[in-house]
Amino acid sequence: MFTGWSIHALDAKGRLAIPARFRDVLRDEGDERLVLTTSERCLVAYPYNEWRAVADKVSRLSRVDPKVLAFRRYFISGATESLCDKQGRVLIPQPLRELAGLDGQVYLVGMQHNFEIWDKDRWYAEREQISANFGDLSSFMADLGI
Amino acid sequence: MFTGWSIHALDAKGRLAIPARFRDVLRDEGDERLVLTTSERCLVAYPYNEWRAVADKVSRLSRVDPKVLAFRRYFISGATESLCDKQGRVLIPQPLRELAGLDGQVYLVGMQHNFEIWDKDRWYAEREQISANFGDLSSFMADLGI
DNA sequence: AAGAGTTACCCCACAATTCCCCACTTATTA
DNA sequence: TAATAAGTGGGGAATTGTGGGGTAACTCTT
Repeated sequence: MFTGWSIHALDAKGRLAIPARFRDVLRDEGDERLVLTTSERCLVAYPYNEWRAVADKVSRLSRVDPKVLAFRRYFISGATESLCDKQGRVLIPQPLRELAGLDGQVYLVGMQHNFEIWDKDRWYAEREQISANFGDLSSFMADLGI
Repeated sequence: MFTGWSIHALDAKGRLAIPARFRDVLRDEGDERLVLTTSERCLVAYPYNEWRAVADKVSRLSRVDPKVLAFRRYFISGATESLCDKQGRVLIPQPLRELAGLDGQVYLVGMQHNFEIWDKDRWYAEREQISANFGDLSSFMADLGI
């Protein structure tokens, strides 16, 4: 499981260090490949197999249905397979960097089955946002029996 | 599979570089021909065989049904076969360039079986649009566990 | 039918990016 | 406080992308 936050710097070449404990998770699962994908305001990193399952399902859906196209465009199209270099970094493709507004300080956020990559300011803004709607969340959680 | 985004410049002659990883997909399938077609706000590029499958199906449909005619006009009629030059570029025919509003920065977007070619501003507008109608997509997301 | 202008296609040269190293600094652990 | 691990920075080769010249084909005009 991916848990905890890390702050790392995105270097001038667009590389981002992956925290050792995240890399350990990958190694323990026997496949160090990572897939970077886009989400709304951040990037999401999946272990390769985890992502494969999703991508395979989607690939079998319609090639013309507008809803499927929208979904594919939004969540699938950006997926980029990558490997850590010897120093444990991945190169974030320029368009993904741009989408997620990454520069300078980056937050890596464990989300159990995957982890997210946030620009620092956006990450704090996101938490603000969530906390503004906290009431709704709590009742939602309560419904789930948590 | 075509995945990931690339940003390339459309040069003064209307040529567009195809990312190396997309060209690899074509080469691996043993047929480097590409078919460019029109879609709603962007262009779509198919490997030749993939396109053939679509075009063959449509060719067997009615020659008079207005819906089929409309579909044919919209998605089929603009199809243009083309090959990459030695530098890995294709020439985008001027009418298609115009239709998709391409100039300057162009996004190439992997859509699994094919890839789309977007004007940068339109691409971001499209994402906005999708995210505004997120409700439509929730069924997929639930299905896929995203 | 000939000539001017445009467009497409081939080529080469340069620029930018990516990839693969190695070295240094900062944390962590013993 | 040494020893090991983690994270950062940067050099240099290889790959990828960009710009542009020159010739051939094609269109349009006269």
